[in-house]
Amino acid sequence: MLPNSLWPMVHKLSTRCPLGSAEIDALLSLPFRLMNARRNSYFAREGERASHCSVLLSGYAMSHRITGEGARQVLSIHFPGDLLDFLNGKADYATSNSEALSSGQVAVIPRAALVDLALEYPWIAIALWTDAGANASILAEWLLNIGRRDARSRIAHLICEIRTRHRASSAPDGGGPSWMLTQEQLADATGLTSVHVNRTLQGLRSEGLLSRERTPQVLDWQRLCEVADFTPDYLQFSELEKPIALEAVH
Amino acid sequence: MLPNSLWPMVHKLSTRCPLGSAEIDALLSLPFRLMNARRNSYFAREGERASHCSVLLSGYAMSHRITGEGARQVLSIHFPGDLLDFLNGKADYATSNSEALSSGQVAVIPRAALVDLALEYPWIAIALWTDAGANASILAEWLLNIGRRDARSRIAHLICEIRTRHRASSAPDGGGPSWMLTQEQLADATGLTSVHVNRTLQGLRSEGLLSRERTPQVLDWQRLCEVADFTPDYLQFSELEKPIALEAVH
DNA sequence: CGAACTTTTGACAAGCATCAACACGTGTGG
DNA sequence: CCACACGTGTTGATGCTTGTCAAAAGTTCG
Repeated sequence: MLPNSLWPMVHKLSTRCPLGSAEIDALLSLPFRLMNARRNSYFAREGERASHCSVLLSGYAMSHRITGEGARQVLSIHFPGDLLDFLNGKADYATSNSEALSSGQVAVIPRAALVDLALEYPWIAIALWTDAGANASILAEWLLNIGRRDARSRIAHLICEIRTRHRASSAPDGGGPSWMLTQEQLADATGLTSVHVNRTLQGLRSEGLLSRERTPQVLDWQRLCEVADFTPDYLQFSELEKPIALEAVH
Repeated sequence: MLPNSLWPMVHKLSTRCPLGSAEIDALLSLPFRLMNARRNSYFAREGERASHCSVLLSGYAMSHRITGEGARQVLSIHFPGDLLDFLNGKADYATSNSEALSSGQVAVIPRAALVDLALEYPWIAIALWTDAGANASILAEWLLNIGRRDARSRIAHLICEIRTRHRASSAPDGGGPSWMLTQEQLADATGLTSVHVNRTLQGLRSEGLLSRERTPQVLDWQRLCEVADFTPDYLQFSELEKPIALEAVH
């Protein structure tokens, strides 16, 4: 198990650009330290020294930042295979917090080792660059979502994104359940309050879009997508992943 | 003039990671086509085929996206030296619009040429990766700003960011004036309406933070930063640029 | 079986949006 | 050189969306 732990990262990066077996072997032999995380434990804190890169191997995570007044904004949700520190650039200090949403595992890789690898295998560097662009594209969609859509659409949009990414994830259902956010986290991800999220969610349920369970199922995917103004292009899936994401089956 | 047109990009990338003269020469000899742009002209439109990378050489630009309901969200402001397509990842189609905020020039570079260069000079690839991370970090701060700060702080924050980036820009004052947004654009960048931006701006003026001119001057930088909850770390300036950004002189 | 989360509900307040009109400045063409 | 049109900034009246505060009900887990 240990030798192949990094496979989710390889899978992820090879959706960003095609990698040869040399690159894959090199990635898999990267030095790393395994960390088990419980829900709510932190992988990194804003301002902390960041000499490593973390790769999420299983479970879910999020990154967030806090304003001077103490309000929290969730910046991204992470699935298995994701690099957790894509916001840091070359900064020596983490610019956001990253926290586990469920129990799971991360591989902690020395940043220098990854840079060395990128220098030796330029395609890996390109893949990392491309991956950073894809992540930025998701951030941009979140910005559009929060800046210009109302509560109902915002929440529906996030639900659509999470469901789509969950289905396309390297570990279909192996990563965990498809509903991993509390209403408060949903609120912090959409720029709303948890009270308003609760009421809006009830609205979506009574429209028949979501089930009434505690962790709702999507009952009407197509209408939910319409409400959400959701088009998965910004997720920049490769051709292989796309059909899974686009099919309208519930 | 032609041979050195790409200098602003070189300047930018070498703040991302130190480049040797071989890399710099390679970058400067990249093939490109010069384009003059007038205010409000588009460099790229969402969904359009994107086989090139554009570098902003002078003037200002922004990128934005539109919801299905027609609402516009500004995603980023660009200064000379910025790569304009950082959101695209490997996608063949542009995921956002980019539009000139003032008259200016861009260099249009075939994407393939840039990738080839990155393959040949791995440090360039690293610089591009790092640059993408820094851009994502700015997007993340915008998300925090729009998601979790009120109108007054949001607007103040954007003003602080623009002023700081303007001062650190490769062409100090050569790029243009330090106030390049209409109130409507400011609104689309902060997730507000132009009416509310107008009123909030008047509030900031009557507090003595901004001058009453049509394109206001910052009168009290320090208090503006406090109101804005502004800390420039997320801009990920290199050490060279930092002092300019941090000094509290008006 | 109790403690700590999480979800739900209600009453109320506030921030921001909406709509519509008007003022101002700037550039353009007659 | 004046007139006009267009983009931008300003103002007012009004109302809806969302936030705030507080408490209760439900859930999970040790």
